[in-house]
Amino acid sequence: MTVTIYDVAREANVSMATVSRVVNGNPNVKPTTRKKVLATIEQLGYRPNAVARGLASKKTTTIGAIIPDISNIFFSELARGIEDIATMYKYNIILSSSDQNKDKELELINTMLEKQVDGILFMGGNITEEHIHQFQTSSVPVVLASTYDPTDTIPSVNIDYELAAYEATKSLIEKTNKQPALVGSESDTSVNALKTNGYLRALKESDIEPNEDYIYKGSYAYSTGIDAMEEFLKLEDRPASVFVMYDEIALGVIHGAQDNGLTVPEDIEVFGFDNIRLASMVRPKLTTVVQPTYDIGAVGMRLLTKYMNDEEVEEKNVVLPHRMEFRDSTK
Amino acid sequence: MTVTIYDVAREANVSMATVSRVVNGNPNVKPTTRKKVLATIEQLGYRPNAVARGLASKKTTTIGAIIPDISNIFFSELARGIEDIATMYKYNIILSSSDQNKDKELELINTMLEKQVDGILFMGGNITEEHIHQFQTSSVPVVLASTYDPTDTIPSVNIDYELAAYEATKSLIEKTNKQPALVGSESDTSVNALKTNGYLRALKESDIEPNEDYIYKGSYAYSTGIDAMEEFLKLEDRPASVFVMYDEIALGVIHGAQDNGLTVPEDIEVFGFDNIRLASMVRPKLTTVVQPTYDIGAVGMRLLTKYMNDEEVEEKNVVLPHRMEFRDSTK
DNA sequence: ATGAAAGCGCTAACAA
DNA sequence: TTGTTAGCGCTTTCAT
Repeated sequence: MTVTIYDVAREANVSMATVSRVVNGNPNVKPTTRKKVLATIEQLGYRPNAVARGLASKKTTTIGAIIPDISNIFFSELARGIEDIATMYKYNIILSSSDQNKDKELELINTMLEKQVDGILFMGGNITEEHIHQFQTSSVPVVLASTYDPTDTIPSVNIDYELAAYEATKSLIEKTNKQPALVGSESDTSVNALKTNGYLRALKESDIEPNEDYIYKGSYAYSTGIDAMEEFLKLEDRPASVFVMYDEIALGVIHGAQDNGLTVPEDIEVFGFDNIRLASMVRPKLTTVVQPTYDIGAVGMRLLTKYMNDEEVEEKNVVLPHRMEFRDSTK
Repeated sequence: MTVTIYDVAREANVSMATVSRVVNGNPNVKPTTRKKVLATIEQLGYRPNAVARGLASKKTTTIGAIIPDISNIFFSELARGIEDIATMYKYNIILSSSDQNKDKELELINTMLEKQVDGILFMGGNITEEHIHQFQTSSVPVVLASTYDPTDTIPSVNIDYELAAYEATKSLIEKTNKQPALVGSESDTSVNALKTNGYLRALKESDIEPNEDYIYKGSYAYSTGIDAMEEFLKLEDRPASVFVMYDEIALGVIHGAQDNGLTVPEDIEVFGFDNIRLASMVRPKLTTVVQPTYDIGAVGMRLLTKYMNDEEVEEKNVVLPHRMEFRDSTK
């Protein structure tokens, strides 16, 4: 029923090895026979079976990407960066969302390894020893993207989250000389912890004793911003500014303020993080830490190709630059 | 180096057939031997090779998803719907963005077929005869999601785009008795054409002769909304309302209006389409056509599993319900 | 309940 | 330049 390399060989009066050669662009084929083979391939509608090829060659030209949530605008942007470079290098991607659930992450890694992917790009929450063990015993290279491995064992692409948070907080302190509030997600994931650290370091440097009432941790959702604002407004001395760990939450903070009659940035300043597209789609436009999201994916994928091809890599843990983009949500 | 089924068989003193049986949960294995095999699998750290399995069984438990752009918030939501159901049925997904480029779409289909996916979920722009031909000659089932096939040949999951656009336009006309402007993307893709048709039908029904100045077509981007508004403001008689084919563009329209000193909805009403998450993250909140994005993906994937398992399908072309959500961008 | 053996469709030495 | 021949690791009859 389905046409195999053998059918083509017979029909073209050559051996299957020759057919394989022309399919794989091996130069050691006489132009005449190449033409002949190509013609019968066309005629028979032959389509090489990548699974058989994968079994014989031990290469699938497929990589696995494990991502917290593909419907999250930050990660889908990152995924696009991965994909574009993967396409460039002729790789396909098996994409799976983990919801940052450890068991699911581990299981996904296992599944991808079973499927014989040539490499894995991992984006996740907390990197545990178990993760590192899996990665180290993996038969194929693994690269982390926007995911912090405290031991720096696994190759990775990140920005300096601690520093970025420090700088943002610092800039807020300079203007108000008061403690900016902190809104974000639970610090059980390393990146969140880094941001919190940066925030705390900035406070400490200005001799500000952290007021716990000014720190609100929730989920990654927009609603966390709304909720945080509700809490802050109950305080008799509400914060003059807020540093938010994620833009989407920052939008919630802005709207939470506006919906309660406050004006941003006059009554309260808001500083976000990530620079997702929405940051410029809100009024006032969001001041935020610009993270090269697409590039993190792209560079991560490029790094992975280097490992897969046994190329020399000069920098195992890549740190991409970030910057602050001051827009209208801060004075 | 890598542990194979043969190693396990030897170590457990059984045949590889038996190992295969326990791995695949075949009940015809004595509990004792099953236990023994399981133990040596654990001990040896055996991991079944899905590629070899795929070659032998002609099933890869992998499906291909072709999507216009994974970084687009609408499609990433849709993708999540696909993924959740796929996971439920133990399928992995090879995900690729096509940018609605016909050649890329066709090439992607071919690549996925080479990789022996068990089925394809296709989201795209214009479905041409060439597409249909490819789908029909495909060895595996294909389902379209949020993609209109004028011939209704290929199984699909959609909403009634024409009707939805008609209703939205109608509701705008009722309030102003004037022609609402139309902002959207080029109508070379079928879904866009359907929306345009619905808009035009509503005008016709109210005996409104379409004024071409009130129709602006650009890209899918936010900036299209900004640009459209610039154009409308040059008109001496600017529109009192706008029907926008995509929410993201609608946000651009709102901001384009606001940035020029207009108030929404007082000075101009805006009606969007899709109900992406951002719709509620803007002020005023966007009135829009609610499309069950996630469900389109989920139902599409479910439909695909039915075809892959040769189950009975009662409805080849599924039309999901839509509704209008009136928020604050309309009076 | 278990084993033997023949493929699945291809790549990659090795010969010629 | 071309062909021959082993596998790649597994599933799946068919026996036993």
